[in-house]
Amino acid sequence: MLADQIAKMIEEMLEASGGALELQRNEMAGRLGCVPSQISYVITSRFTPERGYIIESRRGGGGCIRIVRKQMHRDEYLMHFFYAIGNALEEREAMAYVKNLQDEGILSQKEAGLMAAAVSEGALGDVTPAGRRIVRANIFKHMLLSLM
Amino acid sequence: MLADQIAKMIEEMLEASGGALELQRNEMAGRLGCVPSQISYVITSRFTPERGYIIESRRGGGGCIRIVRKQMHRDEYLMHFFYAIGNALEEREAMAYVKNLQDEGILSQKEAGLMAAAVSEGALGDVTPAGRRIVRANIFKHMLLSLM
DNA sequence: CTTGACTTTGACTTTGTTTGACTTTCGGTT
DNA sequence: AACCGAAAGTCAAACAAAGTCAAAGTCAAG
Repeated sequence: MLADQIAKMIEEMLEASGGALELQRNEMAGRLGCVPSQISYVITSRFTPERGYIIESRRGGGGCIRIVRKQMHRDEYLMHFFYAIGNALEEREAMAYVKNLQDEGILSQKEAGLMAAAVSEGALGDVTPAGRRIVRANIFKHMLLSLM
Repeated sequence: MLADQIAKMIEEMLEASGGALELQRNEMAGRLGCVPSQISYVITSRFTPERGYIIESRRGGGGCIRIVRKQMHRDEYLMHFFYAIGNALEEREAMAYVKNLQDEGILSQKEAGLMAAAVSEGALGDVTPAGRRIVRANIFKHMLLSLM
């Protein structure tokens, strides 16, 4: 399957380059004889942050896509929280998680402060009370991912 | 890419001169073999006040462009951003702010990652597009406050 | 044989870059 | 003062990526 070939190729390139690479979508699509958005598809479906990849990109002339593989170590701990959260989160629970991560030495005081601020009731005041817990969970999970 | 080369060159000159320099647009364009307005483009797109640069210029014979990197101090800097944000914020503006704070040494890479994650489109996916920019501004400002 | 998840494709959008024609401003000369 | 030439500024068109999205295709499981 096309997508698998592309994924394999990207993995090989990552291997060869020690975990970080830049590619040009159009150029790569040209070499493979496929449509450029196919490259996008593979990247968004397989090289996700959940699987330990960071993606950045730049449009416009000379643009490119950057893929970095992160190596896992104490990330299992974060994963644990990640799955524990589900898709809704109360402020109280969030603060408990933050404190936990701080106690565990995973967050500095400053970092803990940032996380707490981002999901505080105050910060989410403009979201409807109904949506608030959902949005909070989402933000929190994204922040956790950024730590991995 | 041309624009990147020029930006890099300007940064090196800034470094060498300790944060302030004067250049001649035509002369520089000549050395690089590009059209003069390309220099203008680079300056207006990358050496913006948002990113902490002050630009002045003089036209006419012997004219020049002056670029100064201003270093503000921590809280002043944070305050500056705080007021600059207003009550709505696009993702890419937010990312620019974060990068700026990181470049300025106010945020570590990890902290920058946290802030970026909290206000990413992904994290706010459940907020209506209309409200998203508002909520993002609010979260961002709360995080800034937590840093002061 | 239907369903649903995953793939493939291509049209359209957004963002970023390069170029050149034209305008404005400055300093010196007449 | 009026003029002239040498800067820098402005702006829009052309170009070069990457992103998005939905329609259509495929395929295995039930």
